Amino acid sequence: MARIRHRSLDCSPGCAVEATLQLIDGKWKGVILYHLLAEAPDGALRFNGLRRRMPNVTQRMLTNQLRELEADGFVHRTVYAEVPPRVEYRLTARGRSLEPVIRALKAWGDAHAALPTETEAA
Amino acid sequence: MARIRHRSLDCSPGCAVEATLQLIDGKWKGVILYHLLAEAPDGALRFNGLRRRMPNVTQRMLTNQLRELEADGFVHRTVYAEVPPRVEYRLTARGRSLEPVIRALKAWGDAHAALPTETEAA
DNA sequence: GCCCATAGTGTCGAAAAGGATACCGTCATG
DNA sequence: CATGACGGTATCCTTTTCGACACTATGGGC
Repeated sequence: MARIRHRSLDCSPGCAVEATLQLIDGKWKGVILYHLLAEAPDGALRFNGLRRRMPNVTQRMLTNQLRELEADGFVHRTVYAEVPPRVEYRLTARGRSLEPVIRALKAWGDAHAALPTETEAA
Repeated sequence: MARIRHRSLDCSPGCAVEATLQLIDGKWKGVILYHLLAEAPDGALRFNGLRRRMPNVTQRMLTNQLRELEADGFVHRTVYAEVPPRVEYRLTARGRSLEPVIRALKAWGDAHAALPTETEAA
């Protein structure tokens, strides 16, 4: 926990690209952000709500990714001290600022499916 | 080499986001794409040209990332059978189609610098 | 009394990603 | 003759990442 990631932001202009990538990299962060951005009506999702939307993520990984997103200031975690524990995750302003990025990623993914197979060779 | 990456594209709608991320993930691919997109006047860069633009990438990694980008159909590799070997890398159509994504990543990185420090807490 | 849901944590181990370093062959230059 | 540029490979090793699995506490329902 509290990994170090993004340490050497000392590169040339392409750096900004890399920096952003390192922040949203991590196997599930993209999807988490996507769900928080697009699927929640009021912008909040509970832990198991996210789990249901992403069945092949283990609990540990989901916690992990959420903690990193929180550490990076993208999501805010609200704990309600209730008896069946309730925890809500919602995007911060910084998190919402990623919307164009996520949209671009999703748009590209939708358009250019999975493989470069034969269509558009060069 | 010839890693497997992107194997389980079986997820919910957020999948497209993840799929795209997995393709451009890899520590240096973002920067490579950025340089190929933005810095080359005629859209072509040679191996050592890229190396000069990214001094802290080892030869092995640069080769590696370029090979993956090639395998994923983003860049095209042209070898000129000359005596000082000459190899040019340029984007394919598929590669250029990533432009909005790279631009979004760069724009975000430029705007939201590195850290969530104190500005914009929530 | 037992199981379920909630929201996690802890430990372990495999696999992948990444870095360091050394080496290759050819030709031109000094 | 040695050195450098070119575009890589090969080998080794360390770090990081990810997944499986077990475990926690509380209270409600059956």
